[in-house]
Amino acid sequence: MEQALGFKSNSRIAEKLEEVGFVKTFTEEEIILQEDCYVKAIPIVKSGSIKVLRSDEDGKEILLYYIKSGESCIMSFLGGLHGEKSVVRAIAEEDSEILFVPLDKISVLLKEYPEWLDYIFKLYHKRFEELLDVVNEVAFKKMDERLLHFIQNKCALMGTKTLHITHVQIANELGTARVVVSRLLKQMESEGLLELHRNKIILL
Amino acid sequence: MEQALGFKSNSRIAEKLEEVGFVKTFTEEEIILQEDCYVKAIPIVKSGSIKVLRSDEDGKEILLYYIKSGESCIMSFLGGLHGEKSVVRAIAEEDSEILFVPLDKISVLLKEYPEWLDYIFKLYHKRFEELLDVVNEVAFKKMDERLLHFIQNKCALMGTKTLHITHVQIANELGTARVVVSRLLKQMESEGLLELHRNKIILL
DNA sequence: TAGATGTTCTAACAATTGCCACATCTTTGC
DNA sequence: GCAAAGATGTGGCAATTGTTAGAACATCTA
Repeated sequence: MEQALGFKSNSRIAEKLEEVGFVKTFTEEEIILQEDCYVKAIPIVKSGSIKVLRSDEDGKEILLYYIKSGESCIMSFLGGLHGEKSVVRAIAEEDSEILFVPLDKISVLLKEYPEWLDYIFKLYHKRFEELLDVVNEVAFKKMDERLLHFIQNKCALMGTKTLHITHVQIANELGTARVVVSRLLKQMESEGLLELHRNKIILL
Repeated sequence: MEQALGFKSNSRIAEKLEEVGFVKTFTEEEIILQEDCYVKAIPIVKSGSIKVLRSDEDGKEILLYYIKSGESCIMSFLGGLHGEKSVVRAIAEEDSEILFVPLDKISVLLKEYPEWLDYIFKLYHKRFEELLDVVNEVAFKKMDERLLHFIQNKCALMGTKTLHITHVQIANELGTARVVVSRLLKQMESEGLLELHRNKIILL
């Protein structure tokens, strides 16, 4: 668990967090954090993984990044500290256990365990770089490349070559239309990059 | 200066920063931080403003955000702390004075003045939200809207309705081609949104 | 079994954007 | 003043993506 939370040196922080927080479980695709909600507790992923999405006014969405086991949603961290609303949506990518640590406990713990700060800084930086990659992709890459990266990425996250996902779901996370995804997937299949089945894609 | 650096409560930090750092001046369009460079000092803008850009492998660029007077380049902050290379480019938007604080001094100061942490957290969060706005724009908005926002934004930053800028420069910061910018600008002029002159755009 | 729903495939079309070529005009350097 | 370089305006064309519509098929449920 210390490992999982990124506290290699000091497991007391992890214990303390478990003490003051509470654990909730979520099933796949369950919404963890809705947009425009006030954040009252910081989520830390104990097991499973979370996807974080940003959505437009007209309902279009785009995947920003995944939060893996042992990581925290850094957006809610800082947003929460300043009493702001969430500007992103968080959804369980798989069945997951989340440890929620109430905001008021956070600042106390931060003073008590300064080592935690380094962990937070590292995580923040990681998210920043991931966000920059997203900017790069949407700004400069074409949809076929983005689609392939998306599939490879998700496969890597899940540790498998077989994804159980529909074209609609993919389209939503890439912020495009379903037909576009189908069209490009078919093309990629003919190029021998993957295999298409109903609700299933196999990366070759 | 205390105000400018965001230390409303404690001007001693600002003094200390001035003490351990060194000031350099940059002229408009001068490069402050190149991509792939190791960061050895944290830049804090004393006067003027900086633009931060992200570039693609094939030389295309896109504007991420501006760093205004009193703010710091938060990317270099965390990148620097962990000895990483810069993943962005920073260029002086106007003639600017920058205070550079060596990295090794930073962590000492951070322990000495914990109030500084709040300033850094706030700034980090602000950048995060700005980056999310960029994602929104490139992912969901069309070029005409992005172009208009770009001009309005730059006008607001500079506190003027008249921009001295060429179409090529705009195209570079939006990550598109010059003809596209010219075409859309002409269209916007005919709609009465702005006035076009050589090297000059007047927002109406 | 019939109907409802969801998934995928396909075709055709429109809108946006990127790209190339070229004309025109201004500024700069010599 | 003249040539070169830079800035802007235009027209046309191609690639990509978005949109719409319909058909085929699978799955689920009443």
